[in-house]
Amino acid sequence: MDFQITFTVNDKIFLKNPENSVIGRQIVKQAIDLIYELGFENFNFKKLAVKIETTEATLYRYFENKHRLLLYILNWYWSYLEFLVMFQLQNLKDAKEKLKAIIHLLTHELPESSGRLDYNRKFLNQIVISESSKVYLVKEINEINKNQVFKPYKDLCGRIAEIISIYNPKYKYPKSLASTLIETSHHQQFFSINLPKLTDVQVKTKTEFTATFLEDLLFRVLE
Amino acid sequence: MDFQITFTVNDKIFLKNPENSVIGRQIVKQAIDLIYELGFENFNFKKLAVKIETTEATLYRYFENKHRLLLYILNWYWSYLEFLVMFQLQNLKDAKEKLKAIIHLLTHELPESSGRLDYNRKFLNQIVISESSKVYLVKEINEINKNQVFKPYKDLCGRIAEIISIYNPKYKYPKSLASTLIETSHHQQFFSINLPKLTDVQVKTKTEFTATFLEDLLFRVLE
DNA sequence: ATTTAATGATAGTAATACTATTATTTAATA
DNA sequence: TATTAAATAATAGTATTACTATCATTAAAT
Repeated sequence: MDFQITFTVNDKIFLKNPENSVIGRQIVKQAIDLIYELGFENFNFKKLAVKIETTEATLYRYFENKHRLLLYILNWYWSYLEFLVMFQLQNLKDAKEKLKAIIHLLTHELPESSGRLDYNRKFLNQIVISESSKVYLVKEINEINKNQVFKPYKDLCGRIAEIISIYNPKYKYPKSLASTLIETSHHQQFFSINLPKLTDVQVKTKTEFTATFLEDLLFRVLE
Repeated sequence: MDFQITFTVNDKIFLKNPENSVIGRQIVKQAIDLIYELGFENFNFKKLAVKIETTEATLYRYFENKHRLLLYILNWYWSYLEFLVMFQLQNLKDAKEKLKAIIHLLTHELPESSGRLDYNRKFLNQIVISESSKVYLVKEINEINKNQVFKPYKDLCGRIAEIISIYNPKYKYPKSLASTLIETSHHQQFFSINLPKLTDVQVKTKTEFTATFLEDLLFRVLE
C-alpha cells in the first residue's frame, strides 16, 4: 500500500492554496529546503523565487509574507503529527506505551513508513526545532491567533493531554505538561547540539538524549 | 542602604561599552522600552535613534546590530538573575526552599528590593519571555557562541543545577532540568496569556499559574 | 592649550519587503 | 475549436531596513 497524505490547512493562512498547483507545491517544498539552509531570518521571497525559477510576485500571490509561509509549513507538520499520534497509537493498549511512542515521535524525524512524503524529513524536523517558536513569539500574536491558525498545535497538544489524563487521571496540568513536552523536545534537541552545557548530553548517548530525558521526566511527574 | 548594580557584560557583545556614557545607558534603557512596545521584529535602530534623539550612526558605534543589543540586554538580565539567585538564597538552609525561591524568581518580575534599577522591570520581564529564544535560535549560533556570549545563561543554569543536585543527588539530568525550568517558565507564561488552550490556566489562578505548575512539576520530578 | 575621543549631520548603498501593470501562457468551457 | 478565464512571467517601482562613510563639531583628558 502506497499512499499520499495531504491535510486541509486553514485557508486563512494562504491567499491561494499551494496544494492546488505544481508551482504551489514547489513553493512549500523548496521553502523547507531553503529555510533549513539559510535560517528563517536570512530566508526571503526573492531567494526562494530564484531557487524555483519564478518571480517574487508569484510567491506573494500564494502567501502574504514569509511568516505566513512558515506558519503554513508548521500547520502542516502539526496536523501530520497529530495524525501520526492517532495512527501509531491505536494498537497500543497501555497508556504508558502510548506516552513513550509520543516522546519518540517528538524527538525523531517523521517516520519513513507513513506514506509518501514530498518534503525533506530531516529539514522539516530541524525547522520545527529551530523556527517554530518564531511563529507565535511575535507582537501580533492576538491578531494572528484569531483565525484559528494555531488549531493544529492546540489539537496535537490536546491529544497528548488526553493520554496523560488516561495515564494519571488525578494529574492537574495535562495540557501544560503536553505543551511543555513539545517545547522541551525542541529546545533540548537544539541545546544538546548547539549549547550542550545547558544539558546533560554525553557523547555516547547523543542521539537518544532528549528522548531519554523526556521519558524520565514525564514518568517521574506522572507516577 | 541604597545601591546600584552593574555587571560586566562580555565585551565581545558591544563595540563600545554602553555603561560608560550617558548616551550608551540611554540606548540600553530605551531599547528595552521600544522592544517591549514594538516587538523585536518591528524594532530597529532608526526608530531607537529617533526616540533618544540621536542618529543611527551613533547606535552602530555601540552595537553591531540589533541582535547584539538584544543579546546585551539578555546577558545583563541573566547575570542579574544569577546574582539574585545567590543573594536571595544564601539565608535559606533548605534546598527545597531554595528551589521554590528560584521558581518564584523565574516567574515574576525582578524584585523591587534589589537596589536601584534603571530599567523597566515589567518590560524587561516581557522581553525575556517573548524575545530571549531569538538570540540563540539562529543559523549563526556556533559562530556567535564562540565568544562565550551565553556564559551568563550557562552560569545561571549551572547554579540552578547545583541546587537541584543538592536536593536530589541521584537525579541524572540537573542541567537539562534547569534549562527546562527556565525555558518552560517563559513559554508557559507566554501561553497562559496568549494561547491559553495550550495550558491549564484558570481565570482565578492566572498570575500564579506558571509558578504553581513549575513547582508541582519540579518536586514530582525530584521526589 | 592641545590632542584625542565621542557625537552630530548628512549622504549614500545594497538588500528587503513589498505593490502594480501588462504581456503571455495554460486551463477550462461552450 | 474558439473563447474566456485564470495563472504566471516580465518588468518596474517604492518605502523601509540595515547598514557604511565622511567630515564637522563638541566634550573630555592631558
